[in-house]
Amino acid sequence: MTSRLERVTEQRLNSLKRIRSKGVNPYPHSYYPSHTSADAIALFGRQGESPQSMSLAGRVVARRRMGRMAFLDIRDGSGKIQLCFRRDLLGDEDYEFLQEIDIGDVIGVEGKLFRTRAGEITLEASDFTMLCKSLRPLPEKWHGLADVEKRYRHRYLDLIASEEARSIFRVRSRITAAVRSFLNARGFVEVETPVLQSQAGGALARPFVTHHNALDEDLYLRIALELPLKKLVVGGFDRVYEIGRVFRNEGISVRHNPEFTLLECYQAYADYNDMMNLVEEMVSSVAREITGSTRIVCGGKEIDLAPPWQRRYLRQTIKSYCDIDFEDYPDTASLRSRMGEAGMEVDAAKGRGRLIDELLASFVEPDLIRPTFLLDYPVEMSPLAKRKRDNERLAERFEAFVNGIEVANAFTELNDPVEQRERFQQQLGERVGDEDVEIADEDFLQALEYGMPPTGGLGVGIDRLVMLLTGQQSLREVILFPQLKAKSDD
RNA sequence: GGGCCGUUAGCUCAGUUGGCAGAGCACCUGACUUUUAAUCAGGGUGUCGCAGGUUCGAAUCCUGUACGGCCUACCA
Repeated sequence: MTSRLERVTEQRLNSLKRIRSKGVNPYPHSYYPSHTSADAIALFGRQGESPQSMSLAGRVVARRRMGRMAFLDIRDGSGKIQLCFRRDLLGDEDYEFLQEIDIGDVIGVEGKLFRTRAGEITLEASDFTMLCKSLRPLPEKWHGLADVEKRYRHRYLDLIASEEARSIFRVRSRITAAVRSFLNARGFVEVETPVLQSQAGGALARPFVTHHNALDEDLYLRIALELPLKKLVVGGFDRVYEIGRVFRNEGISVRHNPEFTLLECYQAYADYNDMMNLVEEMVSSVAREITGSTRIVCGGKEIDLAPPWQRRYLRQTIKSYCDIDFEDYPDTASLRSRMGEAGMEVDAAKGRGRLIDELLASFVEPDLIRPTFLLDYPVEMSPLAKRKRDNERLAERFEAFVNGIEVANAFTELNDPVEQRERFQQQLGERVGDEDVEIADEDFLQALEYGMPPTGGLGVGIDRLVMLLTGQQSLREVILFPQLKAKSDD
């Protein structure tokens, strides 16, 4: 801490002492405002601007003192409202006590609304209460907090200073609520499954490892929700979903955070076609509920999320972009050499599935701006998906892309327990280098042996969906506390 | 992991050719009963990210390093 900050803090600690010496508790236990600022203003309008006694509470964000009269702005969860304090109404003692209220303090205030000469609806205070003394100066009122690192590390300051930040996280809450009500209305049951698992299955990613002391066992933080949810389908939950945090020990970027929120839902007796309909309906109806329209603006581009979304086959799409038909290269070696011919630097630790993924990521994905389903992925990229009815080399799987970002991944779930066991084996056999592979979960296989009905499954990255619907270009803008490297000072 | 850029007062930012560390907001004192980025008069201010180096002299030039941002590579 440097001296200016120290001095402000010292002044405020002195103010605290003065407050206490007057027998006032600067940190009382509760306060019950009769209205929020937004409700109060709306009510005043509805009642023909007739004054009515009420109480409000919020953080002081501005102060304009003018001798025997002062204006303060407070902000609560609903918005901002101006307060007016007059010496002649409050009396000398209370008006003097106003000196102890600084910008940043939280106060409660009682009074009646009126409209100022400038036309602003304002509460004329008849009494006020210190609810919390603040010891630190807030960010500058006009420019706010511009330092991106400080915005993420001290998100509360960002929220105090930035209406846009407040708005994004309120919208995020409405989005998850809308997704839940969409699924609940269709008979899906929301469940919670373990974050700590003895094996991290359901996706291909490096897990975080931790240790349970009492059991003396290593445990993994989940990388997907898939396997437990499919066990629940076996258990008779025909429509089930979870919105949960998953953890992947991989790179951080504007599109990746080590922990992120995943929606997975499973519908018995459905296939990936049904999941396509479900996801396009869900995303477009959530968008309509949140923004009032299916048209969104992202990175300067207008995108219409209304169904039906474009449907294209992965194989033909990749071929159209880079003239490589992966069906012509049935093994890793031949595909790798073809990609080498095309001038691509190919990582020797990648299997055929990863190579195809690379073709997709580098040639196709950035161009998939309008909502698009890419259909039918090679079986080896999709160990938990059922083979296509007319092509055993492909799986009934799709990924949905909007604005160049993958937002959903779904398949017709593989429910043949013998084939599932083989696919896990095959994954291990074809493993190249230290590539991540799908891990066989014995209890999952047993569950399939008891019998899982034909099922469609869908995964949606909620953070990315929020990015899309709020027009943000970075995942960190939609995650309250994004992962940053630890910093020892401040 | 690689490349580029940034880091100066609580906040937002200037800082010229290497020559006393600056402004606005905020803060303190005073004036002010309709202000609202209030206004007016006055006041105080810093680990120039950190560590070295060059120099009579470094916020400024050089080296290293930490953190962050963007691009890139991998993953959703």
